[in-house]
Amino acid sequence: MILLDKPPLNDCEHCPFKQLVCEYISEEDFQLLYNSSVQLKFRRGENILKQGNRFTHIVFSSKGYVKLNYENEFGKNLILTVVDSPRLLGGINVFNDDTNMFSVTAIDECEACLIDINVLKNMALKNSALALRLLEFSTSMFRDSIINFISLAHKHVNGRVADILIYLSEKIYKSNKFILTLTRKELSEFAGCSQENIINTLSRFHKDGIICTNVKIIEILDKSRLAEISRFG
Amino acid sequence: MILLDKPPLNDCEHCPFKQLVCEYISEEDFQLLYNSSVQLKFRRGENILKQGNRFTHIVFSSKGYVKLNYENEFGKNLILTVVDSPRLLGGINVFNDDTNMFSVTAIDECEACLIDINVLKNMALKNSALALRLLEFSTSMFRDSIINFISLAHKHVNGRVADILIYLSEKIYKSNKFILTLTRKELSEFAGCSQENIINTLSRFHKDGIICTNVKIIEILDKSRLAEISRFG
DNA sequence: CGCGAGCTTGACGTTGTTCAACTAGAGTGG
DNA sequence: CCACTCTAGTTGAACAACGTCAAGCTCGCG
Repeated sequence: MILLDKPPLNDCEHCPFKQLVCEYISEEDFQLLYNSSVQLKFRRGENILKQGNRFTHIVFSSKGYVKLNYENEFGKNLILTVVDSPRLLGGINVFNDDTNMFSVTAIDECEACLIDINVLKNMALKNSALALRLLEFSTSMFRDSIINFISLAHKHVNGRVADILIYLSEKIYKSNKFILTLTRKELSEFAGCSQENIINTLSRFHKDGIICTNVKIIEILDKSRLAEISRFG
Repeated sequence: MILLDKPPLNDCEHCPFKQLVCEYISEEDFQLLYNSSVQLKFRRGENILKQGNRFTHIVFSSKGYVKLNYENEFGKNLILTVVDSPRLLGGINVFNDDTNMFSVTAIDECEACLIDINVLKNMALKNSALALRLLEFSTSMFRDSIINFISLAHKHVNGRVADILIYLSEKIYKSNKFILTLTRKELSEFAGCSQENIINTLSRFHKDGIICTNVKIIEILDKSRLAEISRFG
């Protein structure tokens, strides 16, 4: 984790957080947020938010991919979802609870802007348009988690892996051919199965001509067949 | 589903929705909400909100138990969570999307108050304290879903059933002995397994003296052992 | 060159699903 | 009052899915 030099205030004009979330706040208020914020850079594997910690900052990720992961008492990990930038993280429970339900970890080189939660909260209390904007933003990835939740609950590993591949291709890497920034172990934590099962499933898909894998490079060859596997579980 | 006579306005003084959610709105505004609302009674099995429908109303359940269930394209059901009253339903995506991600179904005799979403939304846009209150309320059950999600993802059926029994006993029926308002089929949709598996697991717990079951009556005899099964999955 | 992390494969036992048969209780109509 | 039927619950056996373990592979890096 590296503390970056804060970009000059007028650089923020191009920032989606400024453009979208702060659409309805005054320049003066934005200046306040700017002053309370820190710019950070994370390497792959570094925790951006740590499960169980009190949160003092809301995170706006401007670059890179992150995973939302939950660790149980035996150190077993589960990935709730993977998201790209820009995104508002720290999420759904910002105004509800004061500890992180799960960790947010970089799976890529990431840059993020940490904004003091109290400054933002006070602003939202005076500005309902901002409050609703924050609500919209912080819940978008909740939908993704629910989709994965449903997939886990009543599909076999074939269907779950198909779901994950489609999700990564469409929503995260935005291409049929992508360089995976997750390990096989992490994929297994996403699909809720063993690493070996992931590997076997991927190589089965490869043999059947549905995808083409070369360790980190994955190309989806037959999307309609993948969608069918997803449907039939 | 039966349309009830609307209780007189001053009955609402005792209503938790009025007391908690509407703490910061004027009598005048509350009158507006009151006028846009409908009182309904539901029998077991009746849909309160239907997955895929546009939502026009937010639901405040005042009495009874409900399940949040998701139906996939092959008619296979999954119960995301079960909650008691009073509760704000229709939930997390109220301001994000305009269709229900899942159904809400009565598993008991239920009474609910349906409030016009546009009236409430406009009010929240002018009143940020209300907006934040709504956010808090509508996200509380999201936490429960996540807990179940995690349980499903890396526990075997034994652990999941233990989780569900503890959850129902502590959060829903609020007693070690309760009359189950879910069928075995519904329990299996909650645990993400087959009905037979639920039955076998329950009778195994019964034989081991952990619980005592007589079809609909369930008593938890050895909670610490149940908690242990939950932990070791 | 050798080490280690991540990846891959196959064998084997466990867990869970499916199917078919059976039981118990509630409701219905002669 | 007794079939009849319908629904929910239960049991066991056969079979498929999945996890675990052990062994070996590959590639990047010191």
